[in-house]
Amino acid sequence: MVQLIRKSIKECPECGSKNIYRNTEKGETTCRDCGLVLEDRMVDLSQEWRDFSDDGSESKRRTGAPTSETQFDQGLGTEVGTTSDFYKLGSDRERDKFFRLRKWNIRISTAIERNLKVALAELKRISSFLKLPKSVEEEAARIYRLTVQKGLVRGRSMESVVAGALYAACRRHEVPRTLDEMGEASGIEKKEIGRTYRFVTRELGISIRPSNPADYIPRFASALKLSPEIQSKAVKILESARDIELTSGRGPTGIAAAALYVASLIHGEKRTQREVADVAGVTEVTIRNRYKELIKKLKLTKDVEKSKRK
DNA sequence: AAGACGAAAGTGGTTGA
DNA sequence: TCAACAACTTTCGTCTT
Repeated sequence: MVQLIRKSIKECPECGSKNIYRNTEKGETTCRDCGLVLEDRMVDLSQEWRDFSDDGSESKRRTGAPTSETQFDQGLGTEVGTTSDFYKLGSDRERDKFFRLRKWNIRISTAIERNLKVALAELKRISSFLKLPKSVEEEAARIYRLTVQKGLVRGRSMESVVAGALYAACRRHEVPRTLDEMGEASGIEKKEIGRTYRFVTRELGISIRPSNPADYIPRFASALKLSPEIQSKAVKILESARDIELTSGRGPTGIAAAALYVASLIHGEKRTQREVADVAGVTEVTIRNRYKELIKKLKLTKDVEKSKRK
């Protein structure tokens, strides 16, 4: 079942170009000529069927029903009998126990439901603030539900767990947002989000590949109003950087920012380190360090020099 | 004056004994 | 559990355009 809820955009309102590029996985639509991000809330058409444990060591795998995870109850709640079952029981002791169990079960499940209701509302709020695709939102909801069911929320605020779940979902879907952005959207400190993110993913056995710097390029480039040529140049730079192991161990946003900075220099659409640093959420110093490594190891110095002289 | 550069000290997280 | 360590940040002074 495939359907688009939004009518598709035919041409760019900015430059009138018909050269529109859709990336359904990332929920991004960009204009190839001016780089404008046109519509980034498309429906993701692919179903997420993977389960959580890629390591296979622990049997934590469980797949959600193909219902919407953002509904607070999928009709899967438990119930301990009803009063009609009561009369089938013999002794007073059994009846006592029956009532106690029933009472507690209702109490617990309603508590969880209430919690989920509030949490999912918050999740939707943040998700729409960050313009995340529906698939990510659902993934985050699934993660949050698991977290609650395992009782891992104890000692943590609901909001931070929601933010952590969203962050994890973003990473899994390779639509990374920075911790800063997540912090701004949720009002939670980024180190708190990072903490819960690590905790939740570890406890749930969710394995997440280290994020690819290239995933950040379209968004950063668009924020800096850089042309698509620069984007692809930056991606090329990132690829060759990865080939010589320059990317491992470093913060992906820093590398992405530096690549973009270098690309902007070479193409004569210069942006200051400050500007690039701001949108990427790193400091100028980090950009400088990455930038130095890049031009040195990739022998781009002459390219940069050349375009400087122009 | 603004941007680029680099040194030095501090922070938070990872790793390995 | 603790200390060493790498990456990143903050701050600040200097150089370049």
